[in-house]
Amino acid sequence: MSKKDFGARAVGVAADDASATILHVDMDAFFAEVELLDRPDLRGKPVVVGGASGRGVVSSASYEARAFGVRSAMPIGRALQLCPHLEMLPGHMEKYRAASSVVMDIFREITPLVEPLSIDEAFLDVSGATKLFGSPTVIAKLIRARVLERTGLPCSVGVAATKFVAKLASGKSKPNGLLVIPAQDTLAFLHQLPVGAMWGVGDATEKRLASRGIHTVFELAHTPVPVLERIVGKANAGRLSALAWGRDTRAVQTERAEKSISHEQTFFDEVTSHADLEREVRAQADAVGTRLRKAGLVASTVALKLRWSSFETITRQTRLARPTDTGLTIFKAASGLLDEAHREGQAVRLIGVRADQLSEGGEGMMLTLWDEHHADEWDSAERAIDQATTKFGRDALRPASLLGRRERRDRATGLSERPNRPSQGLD
DNA sequence: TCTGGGGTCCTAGGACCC
DNA sequence: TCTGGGGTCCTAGGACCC
Repeated sequence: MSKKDFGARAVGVAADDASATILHVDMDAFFAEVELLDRPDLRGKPVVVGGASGRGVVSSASYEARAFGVRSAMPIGRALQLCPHLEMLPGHMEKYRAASSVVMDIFREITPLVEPLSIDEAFLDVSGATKLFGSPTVIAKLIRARVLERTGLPCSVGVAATKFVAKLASGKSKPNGLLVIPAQDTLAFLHQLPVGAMWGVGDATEKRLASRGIHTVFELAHTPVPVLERIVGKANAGRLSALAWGRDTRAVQTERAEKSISHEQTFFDEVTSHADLEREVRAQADAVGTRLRKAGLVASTVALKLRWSSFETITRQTRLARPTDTGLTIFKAASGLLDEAHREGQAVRLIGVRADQLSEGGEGMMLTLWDEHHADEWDSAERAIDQATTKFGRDALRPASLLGRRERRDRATGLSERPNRPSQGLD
């Protein structure tokens, strides 16, 4: 599922890989391959996951489908036009998450330095694993074999001295390939690529660069940074120029803090009723709140996203008086934004709620338990927080996931012993 | 062809303060 | 009286990634 399809299938393995200790492992056509495990009858046929319901796009396309020009993010109508006998399968995120977790665990058998980039790809720093397992090339082969053996899924691996080059190498080796770029070959490899292959160069940037005559990474590398700044902006210019010269000092990072949590929904038919939109916002706010509490996070700002039938998209955001992790507070903020942005009768294609400016903490963690027992009583939820913290002290602020099993049971019992209506009960 | 859902990062402009 | 400049915070929009 890498961005660009280079066409070539490279399985080149260099002799000198000692300096190339970063691996990028990328599952091939991940969702489609997972579905094929349950549908062996479809193997060898053009298959996509996604688009099964109404207005959809392709989430993942088998290589047989790609041969027709079908790509990820392509509207399903377009895909069917390119390949009328395309097999379309509905997606099952739980299955993909489970397969992903097996794959990531295989990586961690090799090294603790694993950085998952998304559900189907990760960087590995194997510099400390070579004594145990062999050269990076040997490790890459081992990983490919283990992943296939334990999951039945193919993957591609890029091996290089930096993350950026390793990622490009895995893309170039697809599908089901392995490509090693020894440090001394980095520039020769990079400079022949089209600029669009670079990480961070999408359609818009590619067009802007092309209009200035910059088509390859070689040409990009030889463009003075001040000139580049005028084309792609200050931050992008410095980064792209460095990458074009193979300079990438980013280390493999095992932990990354979440910056936002959001839910959004595109309607099958446009919605014009303000009340209907408010109901959807309510459900999304609750879902966001639940995820915040599970993560032990609070949000300082709430954003509402609206897409009109013209596909024009607006966002409105507001800063909260104090950080929150409760669905009710998020809902109040988001519905206020909705009141300002939407007039009754105006057709809305998509609506979404996002919690931003996250930090650790959380007054409402106790509500993770509360969710399970009193899901219908949200209006009393905020009071319940205050009352629970009064009752149990600061300890009530600990996330339920950190509590021991017995403690959790006692606490749940403590809550459920009280009458169901918190307005009468917890007090 | 008629465009998903989940994210990250950057830019630009206005408010506000000193 | 009709006018500076820098720093910081906040909001909106957009590019990009999978």
